[in-house]
Amino acid sequence: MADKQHLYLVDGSAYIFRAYHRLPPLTDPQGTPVGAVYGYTTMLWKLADDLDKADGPTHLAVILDKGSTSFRNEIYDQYKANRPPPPEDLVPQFPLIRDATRAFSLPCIEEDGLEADDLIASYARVATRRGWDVTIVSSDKDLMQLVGRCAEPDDGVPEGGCIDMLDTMKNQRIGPDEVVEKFGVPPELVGDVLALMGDSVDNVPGIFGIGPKTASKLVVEHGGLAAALDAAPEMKKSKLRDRLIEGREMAELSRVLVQLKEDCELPMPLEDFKLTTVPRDPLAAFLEKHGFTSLLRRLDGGNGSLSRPTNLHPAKPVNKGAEASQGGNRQPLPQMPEIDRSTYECVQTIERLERWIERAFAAGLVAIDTETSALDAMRADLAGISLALGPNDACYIPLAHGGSDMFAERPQQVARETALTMLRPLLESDAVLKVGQNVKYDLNVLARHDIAMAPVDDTMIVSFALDAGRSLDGIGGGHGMDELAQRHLGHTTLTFKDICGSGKKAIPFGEVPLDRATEYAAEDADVTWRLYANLKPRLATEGGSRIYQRVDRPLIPVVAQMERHGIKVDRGQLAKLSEEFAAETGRLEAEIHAIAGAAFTIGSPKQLGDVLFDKMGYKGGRKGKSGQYSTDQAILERLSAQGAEIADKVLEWRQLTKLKSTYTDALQAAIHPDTGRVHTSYSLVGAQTGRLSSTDPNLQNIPIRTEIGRQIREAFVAEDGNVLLAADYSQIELRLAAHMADVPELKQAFANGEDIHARTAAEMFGEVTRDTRASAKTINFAILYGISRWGLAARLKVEADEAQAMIDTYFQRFPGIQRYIMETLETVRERGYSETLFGRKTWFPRIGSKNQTERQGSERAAINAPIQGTSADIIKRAMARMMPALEAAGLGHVRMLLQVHDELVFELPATDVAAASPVIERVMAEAATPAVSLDVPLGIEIGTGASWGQAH
DNA sequence: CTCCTCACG
DNA sequence: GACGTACGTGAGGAGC
Repeated sequence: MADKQHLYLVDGSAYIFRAYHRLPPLTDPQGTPVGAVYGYTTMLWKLADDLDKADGPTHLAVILDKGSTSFRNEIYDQYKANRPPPPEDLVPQFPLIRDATRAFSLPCIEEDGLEADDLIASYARVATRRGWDVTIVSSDKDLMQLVGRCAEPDDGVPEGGCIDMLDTMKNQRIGPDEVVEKFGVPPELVGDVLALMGDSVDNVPGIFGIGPKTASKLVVEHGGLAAALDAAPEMKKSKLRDRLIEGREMAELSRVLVQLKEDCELPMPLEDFKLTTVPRDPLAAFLEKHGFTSLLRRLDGGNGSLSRPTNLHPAKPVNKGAEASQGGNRQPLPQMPEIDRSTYECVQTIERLERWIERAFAAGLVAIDTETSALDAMRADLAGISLALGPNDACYIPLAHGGSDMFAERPQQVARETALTMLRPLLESDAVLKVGQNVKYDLNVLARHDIAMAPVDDTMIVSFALDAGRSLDGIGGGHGMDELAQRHLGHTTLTFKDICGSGKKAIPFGEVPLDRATEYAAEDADVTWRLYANLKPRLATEGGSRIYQRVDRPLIPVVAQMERHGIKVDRGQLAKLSEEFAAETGRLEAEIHAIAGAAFTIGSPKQLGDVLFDKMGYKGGRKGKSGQYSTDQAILERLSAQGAEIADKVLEWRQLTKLKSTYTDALQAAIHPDTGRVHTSYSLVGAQTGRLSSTDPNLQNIPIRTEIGRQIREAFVAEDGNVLLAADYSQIELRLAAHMADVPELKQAFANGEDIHARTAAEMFGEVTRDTRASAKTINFAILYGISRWGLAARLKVEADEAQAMIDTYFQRFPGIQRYIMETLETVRERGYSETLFGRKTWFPRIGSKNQTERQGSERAAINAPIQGTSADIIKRAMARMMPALEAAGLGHVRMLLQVHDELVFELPATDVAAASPVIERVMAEAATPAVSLDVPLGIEIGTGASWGQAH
């Protein structure tokens, strides 16, 4: 089998669409967009580079779609009919794909009237019949029909070649097992599943109301599409049965559409696909032309890595000023050897561990990552720790691998408690900086083993301080390790999924064999070390030090501790509410169905819309792209005003089901079995403005606005003998707006402790009534959010003209506000980012967009960000100072539990409220000083009670 | 996996 | 003269 042939068929068209959406928009020296082409080039490179490797290609061709119609359009004229035109900056890249392929001297196949899929299927068939292996480079689900297929016995080959797929973006081989995992059926039945579920992208109709899950279930149960359709009339009466009977024709049509044509004439014989060493010159010319200099260096044997090309520019620079600073994102990398996972050490003895600890002390800086059995730091068990002291100088220390399988031998490793005892002095040493990626997680895991790791630095938060908001269409703007490694190191990390699998097949990290575990874990530490070397110097040169060192970094251990504290919730109280909500919901459901005259799923906006507007004939508009009726609160309230009783009941039903599913049910499930409390996880990089966000569960959106929802807050309680204390900043964003926009009238009003909305009403309307105050309040908020006449008109339920008149009046009375808005936007357009009073940057790459909606959206966000962000900075500073201040007052036992943007929640003995309140108030009120001196006082409101509800 | 809706500041 | 949008989040349910 030495001369085994292996054909790679690259689905080029599909690749560039994916590459376009996954990669940052880059342009070459001529100004042509080349982001997708760059991705495509590196992929071809990698494939061609694998020549001669085991399982690498011996033959390779690129297959492209040609034209927009195929024989399928003759069968079904709507085929691919609703596909939107490709994005503007992708179009010029199509021809470049052919150029790139030619540059590699690779064959490029396309044929009128045929789709790439059909050509691929045909070539694959011919090749397997000759006994060749075939790898289809694509992730297209239609092509998964071919996976696992081998030559037939009567093809006359002794050992038939087989087909698999390779998804280069996920670096994943797709064999029959993966297909079964995805579709629940083997490859030969994938076509049947696709025919049932349809495909909205290709506009294959399928059967309405049947998705992947149902489709797969039907095919498995009946053994195929035809059998499932035949069996429909005998099924018990159900929606599904009706759909199958009604949709029969559509399914049969869809089956034909998804069938790949395997007998196409082959435009070029297989032999011509023979892969040889790629001739240098045409490729060099291509790379040079498009400015792919790092690839060019690599081609000529230099040390250039396959990382981002250094002389490409981000597309559509906001303007000249912004371009320069965006370039800061792409400084030349410090010379580092490429990541080589074979250099990592698995530390299995006390002697080796001692050596690493010794070296870490000597280095003074160590990147660290903990591996655990789960994602939740409060529940996960520690499986191992990895350390890195430099590029390719990393190790993994397994601590709890193996052992769950009684028959497997537990691999050699240092006992967990022994290792942690040895590591503790290092992890707690002031003389050694520990660098992590999302180090709050590691902090909490280690805290549960009584290790208080300090001092720490965090590459994720450094990235946030530098690049918050810097994504384009969500590409490459995140701060996760995989994304940062890709962006800054040009390196694709092993993912957790690669190692542990996903879904039902997933195994805990502690069951991963040590060699694989070491590659993954040590790589994480290595990457963290490199990212730190890469990002940290930028803090100083790009003005991020202040916010990172003074605000965000000190917050890491503080928030970690809040998460560990958690908050007690009264399970019985929640269960009681759940029952009440369920009963009331059931009653409402019956009433709603009675009014509608039929049963339907009230929770389905689609069905509800059809009932209200088609069946019952109420008036209301269709909404935008989905073609669905909107049934949101505003619409239902309007219907209710017209006397539609059903609308009221639906609103009430929605409120109750929401409260039950999201709060009373979910919170009970979130109670930690050991602590009996609920531990949220705060994201320190969650909101681009600098706010925290809260997940699993979200404790920043517990109901308060309605009486019925408020009952849920009553279930958040203090332990016996304790009380909860809630401290709020009052109107902090308006106060900051008054300061930042320099509005004397508003500043004066705050200084005097006036009702700010009443004062606004007086200024604007001359008199203060309930109505004018309410309007003034709406307008005040509209200002903070970036105002538009239509938005204000919708909120106030007046005409746009009238809203505009109010805005004009507002600007006239408070000219500082208009000036602030103009100046903020000017600065953001010029520099590309906004800044808070404490120097936090938020980037707005879309501020110069030609798309009006997009641009105006960015403008509103840019007006709001400095205000919302400054408020976030202030409460973060208060949080960082809180415990030291309380400790100084002998109140170190007071526990800070929650942060809800402008509110902090504490738990303390009832007897300490009098002593603690003034300390808390002072720390919060003075949180801006001395860095910033505000012209307005920061007002704090404090309340206490046995529950969070009562503390308000 | 995306959309819709809705909970919070 | 439009966009039934407000700024910032996260979660659950439905659909396909």
